[in-house]
Amino acid sequence: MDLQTFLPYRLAVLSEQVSQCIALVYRERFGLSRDEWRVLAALAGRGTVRTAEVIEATTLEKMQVSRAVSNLQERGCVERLPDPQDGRGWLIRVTPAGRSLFQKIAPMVRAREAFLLEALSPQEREVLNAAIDRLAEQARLLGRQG
Amino acid sequence: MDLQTFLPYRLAVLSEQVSQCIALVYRERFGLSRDEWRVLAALAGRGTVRTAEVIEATTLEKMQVSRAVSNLQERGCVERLPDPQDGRGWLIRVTPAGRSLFQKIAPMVRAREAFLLEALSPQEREVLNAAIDRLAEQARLLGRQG
DNA sequence: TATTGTTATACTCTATAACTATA
DNA sequence: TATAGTTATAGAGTATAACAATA
Repeated sequence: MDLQTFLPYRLAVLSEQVSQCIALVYRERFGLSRDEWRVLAALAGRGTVRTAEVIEATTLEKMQVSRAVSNLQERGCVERLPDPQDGRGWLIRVTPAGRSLFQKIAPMVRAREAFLLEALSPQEREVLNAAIDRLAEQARLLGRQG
Repeated sequence: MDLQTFLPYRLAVLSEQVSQCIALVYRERFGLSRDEWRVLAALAGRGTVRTAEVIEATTLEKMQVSRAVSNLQERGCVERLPDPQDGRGWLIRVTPAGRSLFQKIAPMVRAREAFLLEALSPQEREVLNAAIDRLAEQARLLGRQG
């Protein structure tokens, strides 16, 4: 068995390389953790959302979201409003400051994504995207049964 | 910007899902860490190798390799021999016990990989593999300049 | 009783660098 | 003076579960 051709290893190495490239922007230049960046990105395009939606959109655990939101709130990037429909929950939304921060970061990370994708033809990008979805679905099936 | 279509995010989520599926085998059933698993897999197909080769084959840092090798050695899976060509280094090789352990794990993780790949046609697999190599190369270029 | 979100805690990983032995 | 590998240590991230408030 050759590690170099083993898909899970190849994906892990690639994903780490790519994540590093992106994290360089949001971490070094803007002092966000990965979780904070994800939450900010998930909120930026939306209005006011429940925590559950943030969890779903970021694939983070509830306590990771809780901490990321707290940190973003301290930093003035998001705000929490009581949820009138459920006294236990919150409605979360990005503030103007948060939106402004996101709008600084987004073009930079998008440019990096675009540079990565330059290596692929449009057809290859389509196959890649479809492959990611199908592999994720298979992994989900595999994970279910343990 | 939509996180769901952002390649770095998609790769991170997929890679984590896939890694979990594989880690379930080597961690839960055989008590290996990710690094130990990688080192064992890198050594299993080879003879006696220098530490530098293990570092290269696993994309781990030298101190991660050092610890993983120590742990595997305590467990009787690898042994270290002094390098006659360089008194500072070691030659590392898998023991019969280590090989036997690897031969228990390998078919199980390969079966999982095969299940994942069932979702893709041979052509799609080729495109995926080429895409991984090209994206990794682009990420390397991006990482270099910071 | 179950669920939402927070907090506590212990554990694992990671990153940096100091250190030794040798080159 | 540089390199191979080890060790130390501090910081970050992760996982579990306990917990308060509400449903």
